[in-house]
Amino acid sequence: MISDLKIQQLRYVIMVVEEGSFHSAARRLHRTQPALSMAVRELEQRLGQNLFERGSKNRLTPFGEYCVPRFRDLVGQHDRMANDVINHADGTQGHVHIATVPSVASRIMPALLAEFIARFPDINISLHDENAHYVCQMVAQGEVDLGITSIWQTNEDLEYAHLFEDKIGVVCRRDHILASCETLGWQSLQGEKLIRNGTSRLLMSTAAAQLVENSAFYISNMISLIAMLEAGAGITTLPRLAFPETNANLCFVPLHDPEVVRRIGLVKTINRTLAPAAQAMQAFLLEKLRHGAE
Amino acid sequence: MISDLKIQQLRYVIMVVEEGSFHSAARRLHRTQPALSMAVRELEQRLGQNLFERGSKNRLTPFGEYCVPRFRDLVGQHDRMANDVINHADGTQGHVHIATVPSVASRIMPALLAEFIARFPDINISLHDENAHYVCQMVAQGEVDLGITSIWQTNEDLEYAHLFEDKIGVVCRRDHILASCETLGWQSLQGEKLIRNGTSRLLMSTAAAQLVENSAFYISNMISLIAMLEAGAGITTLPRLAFPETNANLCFVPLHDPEVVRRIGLVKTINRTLAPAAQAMQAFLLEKLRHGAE
DNA sequence: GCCACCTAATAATTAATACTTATCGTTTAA
DNA sequence: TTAAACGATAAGTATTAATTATTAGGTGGC
Repeated sequence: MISDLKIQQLRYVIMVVEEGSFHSAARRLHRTQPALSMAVRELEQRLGQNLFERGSKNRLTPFGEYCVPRFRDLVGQHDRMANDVINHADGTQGHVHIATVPSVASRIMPALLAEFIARFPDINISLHDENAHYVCQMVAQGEVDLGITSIWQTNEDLEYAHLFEDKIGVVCRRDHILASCETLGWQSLQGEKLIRNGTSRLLMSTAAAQLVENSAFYISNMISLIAMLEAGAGITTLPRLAFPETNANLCFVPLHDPEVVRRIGLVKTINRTLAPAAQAMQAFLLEKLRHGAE
Repeated sequence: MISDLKIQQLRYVIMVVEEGSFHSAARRLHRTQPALSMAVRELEQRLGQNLFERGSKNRLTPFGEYCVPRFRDLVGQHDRMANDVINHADGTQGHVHIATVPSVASRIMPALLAEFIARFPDINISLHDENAHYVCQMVAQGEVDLGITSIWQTNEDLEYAHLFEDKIGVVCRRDHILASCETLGWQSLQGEKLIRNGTSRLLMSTAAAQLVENSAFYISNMISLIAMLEAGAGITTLPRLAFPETNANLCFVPLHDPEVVRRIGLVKTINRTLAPAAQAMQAFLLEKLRHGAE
C-alpha cells in the first residue's frame, strides 16, 4: 500500500487542469509556480506515471485524464466533510438534548429557545421535561447534554451552575381568606387543608416543616393538583414558576416566614466534554438566565 | 474555509480510537507516542475542539464521536481511490483500445490476447479491425491507443515500430497450373486473370506493377474474393497472413521475383503518452512479435 | 530567421513541519 | 507504596514545502 496522498497535492493538480497553466493556478492558490511544479512532479513520481504531458503544452496524459475526476471526487468529499466537522466544532451545527423540570420547560424555555434557534438556526434541540431528580439522572447517564433543575442534592459526577431563585408561595382559590394577604407566614396556614406536591419537600428543612408533615394529601400531577385547588379542596405551596399565572380562579401569595426559595441551576456532567452545540447552548443559558430573578 | 486536513492525521486519530491508546496506535503506525500526541493536538487546535477527553482516560469527546466516523469515511475513500489509481498507474488495471488490419486480428491476436489477459487479468481490451489506412487514422485521432498495421506511409504524428514481415504470394485454386510451383516469378503470371484486392498496392512499386495495372477486377471484401478464387474466376496476390490457410480449395505460392513483403508494425501517437495499461500492451506486443517471422 | 515573450523546469536557500529522544507528571494496579 | 503504563512536554533533528533567482524551451511577431 502506498503512503497517503496529500489533499493539497490533489488540489494543485485540479487547479492546474482548471486554469490550464501552472502559472495561473499558482496565482489562484497563492503559491509560486515552482511550488506547483515541484508538488506535481513529486506526486507523479510517487504514482510512477506522469499526469501532465511533459515537453509540449501542459495537457493531461491519459493517465491524468483517468485520475483527475477521482482527485476531484476525493477533494470534494474532503471539503464537505471538513465543512461539516468545522460547523460542528464551532457550534453552528449540531444537536442539543436538554432536560428541565416542567415549570421551566413550560414557562421559561419557549421564549428562550425561540431566541436560541434564531441565533443558531442549524442546531437541533430536544427538550425533555422530568422531575428534578430524573433531570439529574438523565444528565448523569448521558441521555441529555444539559439539565435545568432545582438543586437539591450534590452528585460528584455533575457540575451545577446556579441560574436563579424561585420563591415558594401559597396557592389557593381567589375567594379564599388567604388570597387577600400580600404575604404570609407559616403560622397563618395552620388549620388549612394543605395538599402536598412534588415541590413540598422544599419546606421540609424550614420552620414550616411541621405543616407539610401533617398534610394528608399528596398529588404529584399538576393538572390534578390545580383541579383540586379550583374545587376548593385545600391549598398548596408551589414555587412561583410552577404556579399557572394565567389561571383565573387561583392566586399565588408569597410565603414570607419562612422565606423559601427553589434554586434553579444548570447541570452537566463533570467528566464529559460538551459537544460544541451544547457548549453554545450552555453559554446562551448562562447569559440569559444567570442572576435573573426569573 | 479551513486549510486541508491531512489524511495522515485522520488516520492517526482513527488508529488511536481503534487501539484505545496512543502508545499501541503509535506502535502499529511505526511512530513514537509523542508524534501521535502532537499530531492529534495539532488537529484539535485547528478544529478548535478536542477530539479526546484530556486529563483522565483517553475517551472520545462527543465531538470526537461525531468526527471519527466521518474521518473513517474519508480515509476509506482515499484508500480506495489511491489503490485504484495505483493499479492504473502500474498497468495492472485499465482499458486498452487496439486497431489492427483484419489478417493480424484474426490470425495473430487471438492467441496473443489470450496470453495477455492471462498475465493482466484486470485489463480490458477492445480490438477493432480496419484496413491499414484507417488503423493509422484511428491511432492518430486517438480513437485507439495502439495500431498494428502495414507501414505504407509515414505520418509525423505517429511513431512506428517494426514487428515482422509478411511475404506476398499468389493465391489460386489447387487445380490451377501455378499451384504446383514451389515459388513464382512475376513473369509466370502474365496472361493470368489477376483480381486486385486491398493489398495489391504493395506490388505497385515493384517489377510486378504492370500486372496489377492491367488487372480489371478489384474486390475489397475478403469473403467475396475467396469465393471468386474458389470459383476459378482468377488468381490474386495476398500476404501470407491474409491467406486463409485452412481453405481446402485454394493454395498459396510465394512470389519470388519480385520478393515483396508487407511490413507490419506497431503504431502509436508520438505526442500523447500511452495510458499505463496501453504501455503494458505495447511492451507485450513488442516482446512477442518483434523480429518474429510471423 | 531572429528576437522578445510566455511558460515550465531547475537550483539554491529558507521556512515550516513532522518526527525522535529524553524526561516529567499522573494514574492504575500489584 | 512502588512499579508500570500512559500521555504531555521540551529540545533537537530530519524531512518536506515553500521561496527567490535563474535557466531552458517553445511560440508568435516582425
